[in-house]
Amino acid sequence: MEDNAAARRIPSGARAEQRIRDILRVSREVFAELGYEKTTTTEIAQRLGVSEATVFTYFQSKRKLCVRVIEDWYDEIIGAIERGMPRDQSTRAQLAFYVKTHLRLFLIQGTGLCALVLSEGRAKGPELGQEFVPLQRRYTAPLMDLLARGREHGEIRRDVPLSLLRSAILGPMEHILWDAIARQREVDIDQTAADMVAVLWPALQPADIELEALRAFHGEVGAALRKLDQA
Amino acid sequence: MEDNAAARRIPSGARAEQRIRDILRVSREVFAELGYEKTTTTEIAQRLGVSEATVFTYFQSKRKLCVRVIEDWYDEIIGAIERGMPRDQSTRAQLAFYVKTHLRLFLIQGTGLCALVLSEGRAKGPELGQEFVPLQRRYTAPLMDLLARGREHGEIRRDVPLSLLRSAILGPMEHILWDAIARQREVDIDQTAADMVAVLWPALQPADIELEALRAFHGEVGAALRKLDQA
Amino acid sequence: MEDNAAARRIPSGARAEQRIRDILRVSREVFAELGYEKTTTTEIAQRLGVSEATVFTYFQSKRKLCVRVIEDWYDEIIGAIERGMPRDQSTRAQLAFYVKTHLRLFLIQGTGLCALVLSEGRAKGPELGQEFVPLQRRYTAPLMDLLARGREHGEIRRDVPLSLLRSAILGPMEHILWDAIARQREVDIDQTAADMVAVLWPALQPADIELEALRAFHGEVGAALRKLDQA
Amino acid sequence: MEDNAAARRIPSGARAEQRIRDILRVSREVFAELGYEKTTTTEIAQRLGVSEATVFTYFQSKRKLCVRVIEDWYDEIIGAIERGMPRDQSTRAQLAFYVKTHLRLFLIQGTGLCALVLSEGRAKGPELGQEFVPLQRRYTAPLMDLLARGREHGEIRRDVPLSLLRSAILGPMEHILWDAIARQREVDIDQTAADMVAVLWPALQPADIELEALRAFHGEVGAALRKLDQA
DNA sequence: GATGAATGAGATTTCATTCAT
DNA sequence: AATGAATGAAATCTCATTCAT
Repeated sequence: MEDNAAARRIPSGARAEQRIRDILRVSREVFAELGYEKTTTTEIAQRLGVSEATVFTYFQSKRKLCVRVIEDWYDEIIGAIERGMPRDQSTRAQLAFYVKTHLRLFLIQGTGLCALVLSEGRAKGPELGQEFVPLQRRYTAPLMDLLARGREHGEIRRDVPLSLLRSAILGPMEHILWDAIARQREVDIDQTAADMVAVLWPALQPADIELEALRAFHGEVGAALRKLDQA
Repeated sequence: MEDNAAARRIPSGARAEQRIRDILRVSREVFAELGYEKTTTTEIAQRLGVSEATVFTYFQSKRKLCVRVIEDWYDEIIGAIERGMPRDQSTRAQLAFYVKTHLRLFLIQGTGLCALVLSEGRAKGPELGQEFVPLQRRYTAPLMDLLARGREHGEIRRDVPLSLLRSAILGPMEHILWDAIARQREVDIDQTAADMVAVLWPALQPADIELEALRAFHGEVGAALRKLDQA
Repeated sequence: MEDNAAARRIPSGARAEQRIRDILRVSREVFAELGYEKTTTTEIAQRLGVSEATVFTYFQSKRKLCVRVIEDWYDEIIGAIERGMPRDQSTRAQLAFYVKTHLRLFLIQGTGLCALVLSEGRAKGPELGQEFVPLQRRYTAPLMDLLARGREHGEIRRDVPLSLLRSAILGPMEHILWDAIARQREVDIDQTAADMVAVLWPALQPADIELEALRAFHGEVGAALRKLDQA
Repeated sequence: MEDNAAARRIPSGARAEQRIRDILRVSREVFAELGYEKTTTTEIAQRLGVSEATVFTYFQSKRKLCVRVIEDWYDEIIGAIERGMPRDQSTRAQLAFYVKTHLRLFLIQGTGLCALVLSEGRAKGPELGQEFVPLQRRYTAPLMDLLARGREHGEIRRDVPLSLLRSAILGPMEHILWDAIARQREVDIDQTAADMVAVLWPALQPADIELEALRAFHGEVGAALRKLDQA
């Protein structure tokens, strides 16, 4: 937008790259901890042991620094998932991998950064928000692929949109993490991941018409019975 | 703040209450749109067409105004759900009501406010956060009750913690809403609610109520019915 | 100065005068307690149980109200001293009365108001300051008269300016009162007044009335007395 | 204030110290002239020809700036007196030095700062007040020592508390200065100091019983005579 | 390349004062 | 005559950002 302004040169070279890495590392910490607004360039510079001006030598603005932090974080997650995904195993096993990897990566600094994306990604107009759409797409790609492949094998239901299934998987994970943070409780990653898959898997499978009908029948008879008892 | 000086009293009366409602309405809009930090009292006053001082005549601080906005919003949701919950219908029907009501209420300004609660609720110091814990509890109470009752009737699985099931329900809803907002896409509430229940319901079922058992139950109820008819 | 402005009518009548007295009484309390700046019209109105606007019905501004408070307080002190001064007693007795009356009157709300005069009386330019000069003059008049009369009788030294003697009397009193307030210590008025006079009196004496002259005077008066007795 | 965010560090170095000195010099002027409340950071910055933010770069708050101003002023006075006090000379000579030094130092900006200490030192909450108690003690220490030593030599009276004698010395000085300022009159320091000592010295000396009795006798005889004349 | 220092542009909050009712 | 309500005008303080050294 306004990058016509006499474009300050950003240093390059090995030393500069180390600097940039350091700044990003510390910035990620601070942004995750404090959120965008409460984070100050002063704080970042101080934790780094450099002057504020130095930070601005490498990043044009706080905003751009933040965007870069988020991008890098996404890249890490996406990379870890893309590299590790056991494509040759069962769909369920792949889902399990996806869930577990997520929980693990998020639990480190994830919630803070996640909040950052949610809060800042929204924020009036498309200032930041739109910058993340492609990232978000890449980020969910492995999951979408997984589900699409599952559908081909008949393991994943076709009666609802894929995007809804995606939400049914990503949503609970975020929710659990918020909850864990909010209550400052430890999370047993393996156990939680296993539980989540146990819950999610049935949600993804094709509807068993007969089973569902019988379950509904069971529920309704029970309800009718209780109604009668009360009367 | 806690100076010796007497605080000016907040006006009361019919006119004042209308004012308060107006301020709350507009503030809700702005907070939802911009988040806590980016919201300025100037903006709120301008949209209202009054001076900033007027806002401070009715609310002691930006912070308290925000708390009130969130409380009111929670109260609306909680009220709508508590009042409308069809307790005499089947557990599935209750879940459907819960999901649909939520989607409807959230879609108005929900995501913004939701983000508000999440972001501000976190925020290092428990400045705001702790004020919402009881609200959060009341807010999730109907769902937890619903699930607990479902368990008693054997309709809800017992092999994972209730809190995980709660996350499996609330998480996707939030996620869908974020998505809808982020892409600025319209949502067909009825259809989405129906799809969500279709997806979630199987996730909640006890794994051990199997097809055979249900068939047997069906058979017995059918037999009993015929017996009655003959008599 | 700016009183040309459409001169709002200040109510008059018995009721109005009572109101004015009430406002002045409470304002004196508050100003004395909090000082000019920290005093708010809100506080005054609240302690009175009326609206702020009512205060402004009777006094054009906070500033004028404050001036009036100070004037009234001065008037009280001046009145008490003028009325009570034992002009037919010895100069020392008159000084003692002056000191004691002062200490007593100041100790009630005096220090607060005294601070008020000092702080506000100074204050940039002659906004308030000059308004008090005539008061100050009236206020010190009894003391100046006392000293002048003393001089005529040869009881008060003539080698230093009267104004310096005045400062030597008023200064310590204020200082003692500040000290008492600052340390929040009770003051034994009678004892302190007696001590002060014991200290101040020698300071006021003519240096040239020496022991020998007084002895001679004493001798002569004694002789005269005996002569009379014999006759 | 005590947020998690790191505070920006206060610059140090030769240039910074000059800045600090400048800010303190100007602030002293303004505080002395206007008092704490009426002084604005805007005014200080303007007189300095810098932005307000610059002032806050060197002092965390208006309050702390003011405290520092007062401390520095006290330090100057205390230093000048401690260094210059002619301890080997007579008690009267020491008193003379004390009085003269005070008058000189106070006359520059003393009264304003004095008012500052008095007004702010009081002020309901001991916010500022308590910070000055130790200063006040150091400040009066040389005088108290002087008086105590004088007592040992039998030159200072023992019949009244030392604190009262202290007030009898400091009080008049402040009063004279107020007066000088209020009337915007020049003061001849040497003359005034000499006069003050002439007045104060007799006040401090042990009571000469016979002299006092004879003076009292003289006064009473005079009064009786006048009474008779009037009749 | 690094930084010390300065600052412009706000943001929240307070309060004396006014005016229609 | 009393007041409820509104507000203009400030005041303190923060922080991302720039620029000369």
